[in-house]
Amino acid sequence: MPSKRSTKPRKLPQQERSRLTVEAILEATTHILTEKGYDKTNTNLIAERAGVSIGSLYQYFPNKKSLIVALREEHSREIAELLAAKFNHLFDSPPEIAIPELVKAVIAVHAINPRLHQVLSEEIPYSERSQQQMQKTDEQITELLRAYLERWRSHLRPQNIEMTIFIINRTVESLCHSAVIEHPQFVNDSQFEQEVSNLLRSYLIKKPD
Amino acid sequence: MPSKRSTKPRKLPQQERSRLTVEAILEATTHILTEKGYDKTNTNLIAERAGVSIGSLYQYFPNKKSLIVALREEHSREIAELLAAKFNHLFDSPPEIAIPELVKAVIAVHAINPRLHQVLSEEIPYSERSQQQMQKTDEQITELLRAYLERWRSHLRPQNIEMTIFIINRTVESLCHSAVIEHPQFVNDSQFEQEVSNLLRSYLIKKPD
DNA sequence: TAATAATATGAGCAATTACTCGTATTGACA
DNA sequence: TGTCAATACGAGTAATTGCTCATATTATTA
Repeated sequence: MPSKRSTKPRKLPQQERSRLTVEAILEATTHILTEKGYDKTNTNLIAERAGVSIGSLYQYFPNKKSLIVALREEHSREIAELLAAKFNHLFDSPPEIAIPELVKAVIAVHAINPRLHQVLSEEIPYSERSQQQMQKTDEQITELLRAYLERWRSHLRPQNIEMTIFIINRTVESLCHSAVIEHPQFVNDSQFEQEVSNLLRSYLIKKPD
Repeated sequence: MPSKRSTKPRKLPQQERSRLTVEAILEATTHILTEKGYDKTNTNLIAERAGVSIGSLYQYFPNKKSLIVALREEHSREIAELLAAKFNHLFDSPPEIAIPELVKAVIAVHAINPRLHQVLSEEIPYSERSQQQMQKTDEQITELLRAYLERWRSHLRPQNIEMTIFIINRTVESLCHSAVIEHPQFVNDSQFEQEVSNLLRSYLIKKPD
């Protein structure tokens, strides 16, 4: 069980059939992971479920962790892309408008595969590469937030932008995350969406005095 | 590697020396866990670090998970007790006063052993018993919050108390958790404390209109 | 002090599992 | 059609590790 190996892909698929193999492996990883949890997931099982030999698995993934890393990267990319699109669209909209839209979007992302999201974030020891990846995504989101907050600075009460970014980032992330797992009924509850928006609005928006 | 065993203690220590043994084992578990992370922690190593034979370890802990469960229980109990004391003390204080006090307390709890807290919450697959335990603690905290929110209901804006409990509970928990890990400098930064308090205050407290 | 209960020991077993490698098959391309 | 590269295969290995059990030591009690 060596542990300090690179988690970069060993070999890139070039033909169509191997692309399908890689896809099947990742699908199987997702399935087993969400079904059984991390500690009952093993590479032989993944290969079997993917309908692929264990040897093939190790042609494209140098070790077990690299499977997780691949899933996390996929996941991070999706989130970052979605948020980038939203911010791009909402950049010139005032916080009153933008906040509920963003909250709605984040809830939707978390609702796609809550169980996978839960396992990835709560059950799996972070490898270095995976942490780097998370950090990269986090920085992207931070940049988006910073740009927006600076654009609307004069409307906002908190002045320490770095701290504000941290606070709202973590708050929204954790509320949406916990909600889809602990209170699935909140996902389509507009009141929840509204309350989270209220939380942010009342904190961020400067009141006339 | 059987996995569906009870995680209840196998045998309760009766003499002083075995109490010390149990203590040493838990101390060692904490140490190894925070030092090496979950996936490099094994029971043989724990026993060695505790200066105790592996056989002794299994006299008091029926399996590896029960070690984690014991640590989580300890941790949960500490937090619940501290919050209970705080709420008891602050029950008749208005939110303006109580919120910053509570925030400060939660930060302090998280600052005790951030690394352990991180490993316990981010790296370890939850067992059933451990989940039950967490849930029990969560319910205790929920009760404290509910009592307080109802006591001050007329001063508060949100009317859906259950949802409010969920929101502020998760918000404070996650902000304090992330802060001690990602921004240790926040721990003694009164501005951070203040901003988290502001977040709650502006959300919770009814404004005169 | 003898008998019994509590506690401690650690060699080693049994099971799991990440991963290798020699071989077979399939596709590209001349 | 022949050659070579890409891909697939899967039995087997090596290492880890959770845990047992037969035995030894220490405390308690009658």
